[in-house]
Amino acid sequence: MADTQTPGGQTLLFLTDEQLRKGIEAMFFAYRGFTADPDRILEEYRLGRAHHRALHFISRAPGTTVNNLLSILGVTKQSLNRVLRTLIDDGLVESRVGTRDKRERHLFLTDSGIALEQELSTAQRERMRQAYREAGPEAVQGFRTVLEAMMDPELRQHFNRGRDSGDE
Amino acid sequence: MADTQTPGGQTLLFLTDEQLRKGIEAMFFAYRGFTADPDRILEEYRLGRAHHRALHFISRAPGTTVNNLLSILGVTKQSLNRVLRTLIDDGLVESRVGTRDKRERHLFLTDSGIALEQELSTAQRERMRQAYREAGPEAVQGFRTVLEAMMDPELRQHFNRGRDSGDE
DNA sequence: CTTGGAAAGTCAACAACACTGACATAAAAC
DNA sequence: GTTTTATGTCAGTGTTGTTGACTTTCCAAG
Repeated sequence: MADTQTPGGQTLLFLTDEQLRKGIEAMFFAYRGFTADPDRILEEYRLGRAHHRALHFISRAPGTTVNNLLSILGVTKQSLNRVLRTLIDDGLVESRVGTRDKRERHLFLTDSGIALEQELSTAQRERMRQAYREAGPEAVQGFRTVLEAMMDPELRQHFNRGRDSGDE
Repeated sequence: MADTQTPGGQTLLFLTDEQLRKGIEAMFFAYRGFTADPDRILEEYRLGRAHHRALHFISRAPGTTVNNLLSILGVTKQSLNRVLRTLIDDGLVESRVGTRDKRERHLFLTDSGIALEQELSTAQRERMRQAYREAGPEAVQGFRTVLEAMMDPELRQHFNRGRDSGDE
């Protein structure tokens, strides 16, 4: 990777369009691999990727409100509602009316919801673990750093809110 | 990052579910950022992400056949056909009957196709460049390594076929 | 205490883009 | 000359996004 030090000590990167394009394609192909395993499982349950995302974030923050989920997922409430409706009808998610504010719905996974989320999550984690193993520890650190730098600032907040239990 | 050396010299990584889940979320949020800029541009042209992907790979390999594009993009011919027809009708892509094999159609960008692809590509490259700059050279290397390890083997072939002009 | 606006969620209709299945045409391969 | 391959098309379906219109609930200003 071409880089030099300026007199001031700052590292400059000279990136050709070709190198950047390669990174773009890597994102494209990798994302396909990233979603492939869960997609296969979801098919059996007649659910889609949107359901997976909802399950994931509800699992991570049980009791979260619809509104909070909306801002994380970045879709319209109508779109999310259809997804939640399916999950609730399928008995995977439970929606409890808020006690403090009755307009809010707090979302929880049911036992079967937890089971499915685990199944999906495990498949995806195994892919990730495999990739991490193959690439090595320094690569993993770089991977995470670049991904974070690629996020919109608002999404980065969401990302950093669900705090890491400190491995770095 | 926790890692140790085995007596044999192999590096082992001990990855918690939490660390892996964090990587999963990073992919999710980063991919959103990754597509955000092109999506905005595409909206003005009333095109979608599928059109962008087609433009990208035609630009990358001018004269490519429909079949080749199909295997890269991993969609059905019916799906790709709808996209290509729009692009051809909009005068962005030209389809030429093959000379050696007249069953094949070779795909090329028109001048306006090249212009749009450039516009999209530039926006996406700028995001990537920004992220690379922010993360630094070692991070970029790791980023690419992990992404490649995450791909399905078949897709990895496609990725490596469009060869890099040697920066590593 | 009432009223009016904001917030949360729901219902209906529509669009983009993926899918399957069936079929047509032309050219190449055997 | 039959089969296979490459491409295109038509019809139908599903997921996931969109907007617009609506109800219920909450809260705060009068």
